[in-house]
Amino acid sequence: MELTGTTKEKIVELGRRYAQQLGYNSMHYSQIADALMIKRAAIHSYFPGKEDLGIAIIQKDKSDFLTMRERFAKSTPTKKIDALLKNYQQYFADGNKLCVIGTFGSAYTDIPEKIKAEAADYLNLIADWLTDVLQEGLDSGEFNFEGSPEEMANLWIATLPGTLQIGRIKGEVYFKKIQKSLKKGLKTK
Amino acid sequence: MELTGTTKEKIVELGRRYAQQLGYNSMHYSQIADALMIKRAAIHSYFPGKEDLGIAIIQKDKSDFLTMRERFAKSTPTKKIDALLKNYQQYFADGNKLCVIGTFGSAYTDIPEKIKAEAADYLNLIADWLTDVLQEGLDSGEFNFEGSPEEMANLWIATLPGTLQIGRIKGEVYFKKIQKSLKKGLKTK
DNA sequence: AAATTTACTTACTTGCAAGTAAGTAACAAC
DNA sequence: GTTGTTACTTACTTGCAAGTAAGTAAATTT
Repeated sequence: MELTGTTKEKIVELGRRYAQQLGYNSMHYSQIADALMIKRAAIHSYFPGKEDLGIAIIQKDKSDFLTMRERFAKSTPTKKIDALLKNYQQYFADGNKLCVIGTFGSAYTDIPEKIKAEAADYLNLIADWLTDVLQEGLDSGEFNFEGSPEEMANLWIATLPGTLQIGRIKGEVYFKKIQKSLKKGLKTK
Repeated sequence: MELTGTTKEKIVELGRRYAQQLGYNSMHYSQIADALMIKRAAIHSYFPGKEDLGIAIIQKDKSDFLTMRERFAKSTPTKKIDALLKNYQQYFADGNKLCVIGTFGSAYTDIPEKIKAEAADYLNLIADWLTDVLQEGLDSGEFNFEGSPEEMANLWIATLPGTLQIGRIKGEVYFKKIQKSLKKGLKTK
């Protein structure tokens, strides 16, 4: 993936990458510093504590999500869902990453309150969007599943991070199978 | 929960508890030692390296799963599914734990190969069992979902760990909602 | 009752990661 | 041309967790 912009932006990008790959607590300033060929202390001057970086990572991911949301605002629900699934395929293919929500969900009992709040806020945003997309798909007739859009969105919100976790253990073929089944579940009647 | 048996058994039990709660890498010998009111070095005499304890944790969980499987061998598929879901409710209620598979899935990129193999083996066992249960439910007419038992099992295998991750962030009400939707999906026609 | 084993403890080393204080080189502003 | 600011580096402290070597006290075996 691209690694552009200011040093500060690169730090966030790499921090996110390592956090998704290794877990928030196993992501270290030294890894980021080495990758950028600068000294660890330089990162502390941008993000004094790891909590600051953690928050920046979530905010960056949220910002990327919002960009995606706008980009697909006028697309069909199917296209939106495909874009979402593609994101997850990329996480998986690009270093067995978890999604940011899954990353901080996994570490949730071991992170500062501020990060928890930031993650919760971000997750609500995604869940609301997904619910809207599913509703839209029902309205347009593209989807026709049992139950409400909220219920289906809830399931997806849990399943998506789960696919990455399980995909790590079971491998790519299995990962893709789950995604396929998941998508199939939008048209069951 | 109970904490009985030999010191070695208690170490595994507590290790599992802390690993599920905090993550494998944030589970420390010192926590276990303190809880048992012994010194950390004593744990090293039972489990020289953390890898040894990690493997023992998975094997214990697998053994508990096999016990459960036998206990419900002659129950209806619905009872089996309920038992499974109840396990997850307990994980959630008892300290926001992840399941053991989710725990090691989250830490997967950061653990020794031996632990990965052990986790993969255990996951296959669960997935096969779940597929059988779903097939059994279709045969008996208790369930009637779209797609094959394998497909449905794949979805469940991803969703179950996901519910715990997401439940941490969204809270118990949401966690229970997802479980409900999930179960509902077994009877859609 | 001597020898061995069990179940630990004491005391130590090593290594790593976070965090901080102080310094510097380059460039920009006035 | 001095003053300040930006973008770092050097060098340090602190704290924690893993791992190990050696010791000990009580129970068990012979």
